[in-house]
Amino acid sequence: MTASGPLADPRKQPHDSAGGDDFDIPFDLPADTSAPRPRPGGIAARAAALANPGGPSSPGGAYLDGLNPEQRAAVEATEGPVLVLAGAGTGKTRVLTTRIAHILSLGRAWPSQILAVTFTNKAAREMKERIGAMVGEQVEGMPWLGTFHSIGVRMLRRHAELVGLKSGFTILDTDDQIRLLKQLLQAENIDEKRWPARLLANTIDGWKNRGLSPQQVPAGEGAAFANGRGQKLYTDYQARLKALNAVDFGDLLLESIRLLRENPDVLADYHRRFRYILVDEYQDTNVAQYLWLRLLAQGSHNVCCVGDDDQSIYGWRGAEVDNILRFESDFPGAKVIRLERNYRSTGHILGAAAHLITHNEGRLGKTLFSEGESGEKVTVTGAWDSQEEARAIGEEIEQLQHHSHALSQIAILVRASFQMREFEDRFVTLGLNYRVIGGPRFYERAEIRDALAYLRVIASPTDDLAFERIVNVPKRGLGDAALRQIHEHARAMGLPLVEAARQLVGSEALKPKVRLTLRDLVGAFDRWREQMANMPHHELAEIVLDESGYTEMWQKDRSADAAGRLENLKELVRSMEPFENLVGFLEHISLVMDAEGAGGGDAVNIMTLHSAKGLEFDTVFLPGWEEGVFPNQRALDEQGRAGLEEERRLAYVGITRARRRAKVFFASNRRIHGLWQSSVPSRFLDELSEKDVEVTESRGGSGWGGGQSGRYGYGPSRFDEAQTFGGSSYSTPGWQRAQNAGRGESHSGGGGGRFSDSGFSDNRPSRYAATSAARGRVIEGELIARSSGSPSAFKRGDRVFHQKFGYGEVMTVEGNKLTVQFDKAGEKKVVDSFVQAA
DNA sequence: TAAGGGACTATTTTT
DNA sequence: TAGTCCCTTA
Repeated sequence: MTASGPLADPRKQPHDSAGGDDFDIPFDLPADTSAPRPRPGGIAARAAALANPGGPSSPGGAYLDGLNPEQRAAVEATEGPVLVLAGAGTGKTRVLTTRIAHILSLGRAWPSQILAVTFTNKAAREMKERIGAMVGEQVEGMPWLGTFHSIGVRMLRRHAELVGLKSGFTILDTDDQIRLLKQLLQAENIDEKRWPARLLANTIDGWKNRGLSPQQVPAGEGAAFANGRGQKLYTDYQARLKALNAVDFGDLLLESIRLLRENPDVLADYHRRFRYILVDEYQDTNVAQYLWLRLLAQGSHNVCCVGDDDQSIYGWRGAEVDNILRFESDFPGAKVIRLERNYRSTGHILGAAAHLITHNEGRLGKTLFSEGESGEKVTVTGAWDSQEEARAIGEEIEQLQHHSHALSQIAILVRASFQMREFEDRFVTLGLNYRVIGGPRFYERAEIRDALAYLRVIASPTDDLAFERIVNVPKRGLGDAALRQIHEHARAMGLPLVEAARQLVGSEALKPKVRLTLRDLVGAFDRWREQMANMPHHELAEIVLDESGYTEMWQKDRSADAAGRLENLKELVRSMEPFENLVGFLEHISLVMDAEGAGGGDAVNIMTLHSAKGLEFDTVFLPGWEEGVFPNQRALDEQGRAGLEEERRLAYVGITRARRRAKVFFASNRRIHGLWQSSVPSRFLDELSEKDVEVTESRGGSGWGGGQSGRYGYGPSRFDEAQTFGGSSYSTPGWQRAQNAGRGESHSGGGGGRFSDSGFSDNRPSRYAATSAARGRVIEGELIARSSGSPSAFKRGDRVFHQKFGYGEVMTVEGNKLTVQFDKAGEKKVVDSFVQAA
């Protein structure tokens, strides 16, 4: 877990360029450059490039070898706006990095004149590495390669005073943000139950994502929160931030935009500076990011955005697919280059994914193709319940393992993290190595945040939020009452909390005991601050954790995870070493929040579909393809068609992660938040092209079809009967007749059911169904089975028995779907073949 | 002030 | 089911 610590990635010091403007001071060219190098952007350079566009004799031309014609075009179209529509697995990153190498190598710009933006630190790091591999040391001279946010910080630190900040401003994370908002809500006497701080934080974030300042918030929206007080709260919040000399993540962009808009000279500087702008994952940009980019791109117009509208899966946090759809009108004269040659997946995988995504409207349209083999078909497997699903996947993985398949090349991609547990449980039993990717981040852990809060107070005594966090951690008798007093004094005198505390200690206002404790605390902070000057900061951190009693607190804690927390604290201290000083470390922490590291040997990867974007694996398992889970019900309810389309893109992302094998699963029953839900197979299953899909039987499935009923505790069931499972296929005449009998019928799919009525009828015939019999089978090359099979044998009022829900009474009948009022489990929608007459 | 019980609520997540 | 947060009680 610790080999490469999550935080062990020091960056340049944040303030390295804050003082002198390093504009127009070119980074030294590497000594080993072979070709004569014209002055960047000089006429000679342009002429040379025009005369010999990327030809083999162009400087460093070797890196162009091996690009396909489209990729090459994207690399060489350096001038003017370019949109590269790069489908999954078409070499997007390669194009981006090669393009930068190309620009450098032609001498069109110094490294410091290229702005290259990504979304995550990980992506930035990777890009840097890959560029480095091509151009060597030059990459070190690229200060403007980074995330939107880190570049925003860089700009703001240079010009902080222009937007009413001091250069040492702190960056609040979500946690701080929420605590601050809580205070505001309390001050306004707003019921936090009804209007939770988290919701307000989301609302404000949403506004910031759209580039809206408090004054710009549409009146109606501003009024929607807390009976008309949303906008005021936003205004107050911004005022509080300014008072604290702090910004939140949204501000990093919003304030940068303001800076550029209100200061034409600053903007002009950046225009001169950024000769080339490159943007990764353009489909994920939100409005604020778009505005920011557009401002900067007005200088050179050399902006190249790379993205894939089909992989836009962050609409829910403000990403605007529209940005990519509108690129050509936003940047007139834009070249659009499509990368459609897929180098990752086999033909069947690609075919299935491509067919699925055609169900979306509003896309730019790409057709991926590969020249590789068609490989194995995508499999679809039904399981009785989520446990069996996990069991089946576990067994398949063991099979693969026996065939020397590396576990690290296997991924299980789930829609939501509650699905992970089932797999973890199962893999623990099997002794199968796995790792969960995503999870709680290192920096989010309470102990890390506490430790950081101590350090923050030391580094900047005005950091009230940090002080509040740790005044009484560990418990030292400075509870609410004491804190309130400090607060009041601070407000009255206009002081930061630490100062207010210092003054109170010198007065008679506090109870003696409190006063003593507080005096010690303030004294300790003073002492630590002095030590900061003449002691390595990581040693200081250790001292602070010791002397504050924080380490001791966890040592005494006898809960199961206390040891882990102490380990994390050690890791934190270790990770500080490479940094020059405490301030530098804290800056890094506030921006670089991805906790990579933990390579940890050969293990199956379990993660959400979202976090799988950009990754690839030989074998990908996609469990949980059921209506309600995937597509997620809430996405449907809240976003309607747009929500469905985003879910579909997510499915597309999932399938296209697979190089050789994609294996989709659905379960007919799933325990969600402790309650058993029965579910209908996902509509996405029907949207996979039949020629690329094979429906298989659940192999782990003793629950189904293995004839070993009862072994896993469901007791005997009619699904075990040979009639249902006999033979290896369902191509028996009787089965076909049964299926055909149901065709052409429709049933009303609406009606308040849990998985319906979201504006999409689900009464289309489905090739899959949750019925025992209707786990789709291949019949003469066609997958059939319908969720709306023959009319139900049950009628209203019948008493029925269900394996999971127990006894109940049929309330309504729609086709083969029943709404049953169960005696214990409440009202459920179930498919009739899951119940039997009682 | 601090611990323990009851109510409540459950996507996706980066910075 | 399980984790969190708030409120009550000692």
